[in-house]
Amino acid sequence: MARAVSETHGEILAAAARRFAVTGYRGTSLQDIAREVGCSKATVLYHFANKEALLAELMAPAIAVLRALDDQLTGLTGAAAQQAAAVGFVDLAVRFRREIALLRGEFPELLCQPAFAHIQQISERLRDALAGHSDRPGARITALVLLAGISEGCAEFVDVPDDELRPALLTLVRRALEPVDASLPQPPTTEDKET
Amino acid sequence: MARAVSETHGEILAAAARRFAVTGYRGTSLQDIAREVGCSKATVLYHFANKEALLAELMAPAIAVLRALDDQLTGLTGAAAQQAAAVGFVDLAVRFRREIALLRGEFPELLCQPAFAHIQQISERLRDALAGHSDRPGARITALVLLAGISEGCAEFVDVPDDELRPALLTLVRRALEPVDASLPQPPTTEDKET
DNA sequence: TCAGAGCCTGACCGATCGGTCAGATTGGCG
DNA sequence: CGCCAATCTGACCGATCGGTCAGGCTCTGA
Repeated sequence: MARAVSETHGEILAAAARRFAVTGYRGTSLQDIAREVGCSKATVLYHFANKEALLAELMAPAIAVLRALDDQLTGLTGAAAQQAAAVGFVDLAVRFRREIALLRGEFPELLCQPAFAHIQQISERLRDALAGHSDRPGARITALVLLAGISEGCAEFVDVPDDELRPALLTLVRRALEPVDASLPQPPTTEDKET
Repeated sequence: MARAVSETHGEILAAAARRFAVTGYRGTSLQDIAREVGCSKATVLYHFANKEALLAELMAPAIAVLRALDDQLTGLTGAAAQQAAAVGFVDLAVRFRREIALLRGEFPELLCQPAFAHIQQISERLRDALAGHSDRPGARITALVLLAGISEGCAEFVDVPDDELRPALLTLVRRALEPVDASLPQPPTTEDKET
């Protein structure tokens, strides 16, 4: 009955992604995942140290891109930071919306766990950049609503095709953001050209 | 030791609100609430039929206003619906941001519970109105991001004063929404006069 | 042939959850 | 006084959770 390790490992990962997407991380038990795979709960814990490690492996690609975006943002200020944050985050959300979706509303609690502690800081820097590093309350509120709204909305965007979702989100973000500096307006409607 | 019923009842309610705001609904046990009040878990369940009833009583005022907004929206179409939905929802979010905040990211799961089933439908109608009843994907995505973002952001708006939060949200929503009908643009920058 | 590594499992663990229940305590009232 | 209803509690319940463990199975290679 013993399958190749990579096979079962991958099956568990896929099953976990499916269940998390439906019932969330906390709402999905190891038993649920095992049932979906057709193995025992002990097998799940043979392939993954614990439940958190399972989530971490699922989120790893998205987190890597998030860190890259964070690096790319350091040093940028004002409108340049705002632009880069907007484009980068929309790209991230579109590419990894399935991964983001399976966290549903559990960001606040998950970010408190040690394994994801640094994500908290990254997301705060991202919000700051999206606000153009302005300390005006309106700018900070706008940035927060956009980040939270896009993150939470991902669950419902799963079936929207990329080339429809990306321009829609980019347009929304660009329109919502006030230019941080009137002498540096948004680049002239280049709707979609970036990495 | 027995206090007047209204007294303990209110203390439990207040303690629950405090705990829910910190650790969320699911992350707060009846034991936690009892500890905060200084009574036994059985006492909590003497005053409230179950945990869900506690939450329902906490959310009742907000839900009543939400239903009123829903009623007010029926019959309106296009830009009129969009305007009314925007102003109404921003008002709701500002007034009841503490109540909304204590749900954190648990909307999706709570809305599945029978006691809150109708909220699901109301929020869908609200989203539809905010999109100006348009079926353009962009409009629907924008409406969803705004609703989700403001709902989820409430937890962080708790300390922002009303007269700072409301205009900021109104400006954001008005700027983000595309006018559903070019011949009916947004009313000329009357930033803040409504019920 | 056989030892061992890799894979898998049922049984079990302690903790915690929401919820129940019989009974102790108390305060008001006839 | 005695009665009763309201209030409150400790002990307990069944269910579920994440996680552990000893051992069984199968395949491989010396």
